[in-house]
Amino acid sequence: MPTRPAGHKAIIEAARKEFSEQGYGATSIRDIAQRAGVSLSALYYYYKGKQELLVAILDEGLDAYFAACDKALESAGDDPAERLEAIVAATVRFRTGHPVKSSIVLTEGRSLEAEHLERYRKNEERASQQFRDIIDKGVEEGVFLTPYPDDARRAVIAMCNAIAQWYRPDGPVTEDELVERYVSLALTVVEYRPRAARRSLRA
Amino acid sequence: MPTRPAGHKAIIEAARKEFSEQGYGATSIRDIAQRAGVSLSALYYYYKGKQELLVAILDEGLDAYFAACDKALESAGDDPAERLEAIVAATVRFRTGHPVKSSIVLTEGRSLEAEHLERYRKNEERASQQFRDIIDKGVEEGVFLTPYPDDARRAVIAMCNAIAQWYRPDGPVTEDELVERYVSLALTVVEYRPRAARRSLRA
Amino acid sequence: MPTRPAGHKAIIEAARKEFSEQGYGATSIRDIAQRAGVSLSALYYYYKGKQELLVAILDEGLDAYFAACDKALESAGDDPAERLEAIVAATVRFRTGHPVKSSIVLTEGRSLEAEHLERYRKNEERASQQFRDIIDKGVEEGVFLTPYPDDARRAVIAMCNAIAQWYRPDGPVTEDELVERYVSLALTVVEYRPRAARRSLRA
Amino acid sequence: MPTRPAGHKAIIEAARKEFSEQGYGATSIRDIAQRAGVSLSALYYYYKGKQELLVAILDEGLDAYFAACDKALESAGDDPAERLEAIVAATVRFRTGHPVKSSIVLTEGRSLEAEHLERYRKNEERASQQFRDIIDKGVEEGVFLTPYPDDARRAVIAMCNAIAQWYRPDGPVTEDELVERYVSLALTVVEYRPRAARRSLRA
DNA sequence: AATGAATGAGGGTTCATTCAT
DNA sequence: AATGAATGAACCCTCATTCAT
Repeated sequence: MPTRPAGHKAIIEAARKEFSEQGYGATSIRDIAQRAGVSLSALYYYYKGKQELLVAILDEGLDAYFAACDKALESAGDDPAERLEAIVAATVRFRTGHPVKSSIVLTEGRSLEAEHLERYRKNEERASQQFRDIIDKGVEEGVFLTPYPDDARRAVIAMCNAIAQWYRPDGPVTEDELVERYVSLALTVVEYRPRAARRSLRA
Repeated sequence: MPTRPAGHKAIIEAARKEFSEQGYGATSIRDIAQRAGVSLSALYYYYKGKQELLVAILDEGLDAYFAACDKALESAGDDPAERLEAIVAATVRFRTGHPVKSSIVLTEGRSLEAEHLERYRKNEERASQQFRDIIDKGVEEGVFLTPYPDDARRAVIAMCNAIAQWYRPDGPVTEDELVERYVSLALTVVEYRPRAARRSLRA
Repeated sequence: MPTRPAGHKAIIEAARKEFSEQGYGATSIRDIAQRAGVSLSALYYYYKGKQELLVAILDEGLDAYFAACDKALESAGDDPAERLEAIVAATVRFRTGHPVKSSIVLTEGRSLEAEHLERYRKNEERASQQFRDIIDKGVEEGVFLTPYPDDARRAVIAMCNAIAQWYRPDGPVTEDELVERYVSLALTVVEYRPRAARRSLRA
Repeated sequence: MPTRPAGHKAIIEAARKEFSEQGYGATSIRDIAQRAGVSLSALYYYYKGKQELLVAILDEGLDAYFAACDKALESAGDDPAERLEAIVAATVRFRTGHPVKSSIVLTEGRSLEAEHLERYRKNEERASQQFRDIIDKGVEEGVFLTPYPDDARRAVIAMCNAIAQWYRPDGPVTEDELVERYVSLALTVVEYRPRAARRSLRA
């Protein structure tokens, strides 16, 4: 149930691409209108201004990512390893599948004016928090042996996020293969040791 | 022994901070002049324009990082683990010690105009290459067990680079401690197994 | 039936006067906007820039002159003397009636950037060519006795063009009188001898 | 006995070329310094500014032309035809031999600021006056039959001046030939009829 | 619902010029 | 005699935005 009239999609899409390619500061609102194939006035008819476009794009970008994470975590059980796998997989798929959304969300937060900044940073924080919850629980339960949970978390997030910068769909690695690798890397980073394995080691 | 007359340092320094805080596109050359405490004309007396400032800053940023890496690798031996430790330590220390230089080098390459872009991207690539050489050698020698050397490399680089975004010198972790953790993380990511350890396992 | 919205005329008119009085290089686009009574932005809304204004003015100036010549030559017959009279009269009237247009067309061609220069010079050449055709035909037919048709042509053009520099409508000579004099001068320069006269001389 | 130190010549020469090629308004003082191969400061050491350069160049240009005319008229007798021949020849030679000086003198008077303008225009007038004196005397003596001495004078001057715009030393016509043609054209324009010829006609 | 016209502020850059040395 | 450094004003132009229609 979109609250906005038609024409919106094209404008947002164009703005996203421009912001992503040139950065918010270097993008002119005329570039966006032209790319969207609408008049400058039409753009202002739909949106209050450049900043509102950015807010809309950033919010939507975060929401989409959270939705993807939520969905993945829903089907996962309680097991920290399973949950970490789920969120890493969701993140990797989001980075490869939505590189433009990803790059904006990851770089243009700083272009927000004071009015929107705080709320956005707090919302953004939820992403980090999800990883934190999972990893901390794994450490608590003794399945993640990393001695530095905070740094492990940052490392996992950073490596997943970086995908948006280099991944090309026509590259040598399939998306599924990439997911598998990053899940494996993430488990390595947190030094995952399944209970069964540990028991067997003890034996 | 400055090759340029006085005033230069202040200008570059101011430009670095502005570019880092607002991004190249959103930074006005007047902002830079004001922050440097020089007149607009003085800035143009020393630099041909905004783009030349960016080029100078990016080049210097890369050079400084390469110098740090080179120095660290010189004192390291041939052992891939030792070399990986050295370059990760150098990178972490560069990110914590030069967060402004780091953030510009890591984000403003895209603001280069075509004229400078290619050369810069090629130069930038050398950083990646150094990691690649070390990790590939470790894999070859059988001390890095990671099945995905390329992704491990990207992960290590990404996690080190991300430090520039969140590290604060007055935070809870000392620089030395951080270096230790990231070296450890990096070795984990490449799945380092020292020969001695492996031999003992086989026994 | 103006193809451009209102405001255009005033801008072009103002630009013409400024270019004519100060020269293109010395004219600031603010001078033009102010003289036209529009804002600087309005000017840029209608024209892409200073150079485009010049191009528009030069093109229009040449076109207007050619139109005047064409009209004059249409009503003239085939006789070279009659045609020379027609084009000289048209030129004189254009120089006295449109001194501003004339002075720009005669002096600011050099201010065109490479992109427009060649086309303009070629177009400009048509004026010279019209005189050449007429004079050469007169020489061929034996009614113009000048031994130097090229120099005679240049002389006629130069003397007509110069009118733009000194003629003042409130001067001692009426436009019609001036036309008569320059037509007479031109015929003198080409050493016009009507066939009838020559026959009688021969007799 | 030059009153100015060395280095002057190069600066003036450079300024002349730049003014001639781009016009005073479009020429930057840096262009001049660069072309002269001197520093910007050196230029200001010798000249008070851009306007002073123009004044010097215009004055020198007029003086040189007047000197050439004077020299030519000295060797001429009292006969108006002979004197017209002399001044036309001198003018043609000046236009072909000094195209840069000529073009500046002929076009950049308007770039003078009020302070210098009046004096210059008055000085410039002397050129016109010389032609006027000669032609009027010829008319008075009955050897120039033109009914429009003023227009004849303007025509002669205009056609001579125009040479600076199109003459190229490597063109098809030698300078001497050109002089001959323009002298002949000038005599035609004033409708010169030698007394002898008239007497013979009467006979 | 949609737009062409217009604007003031500010963009990067170049200007002619001055001054301490 | 000569210059490197520095400046304030002005340059052309683009910006995000508004408003009458």
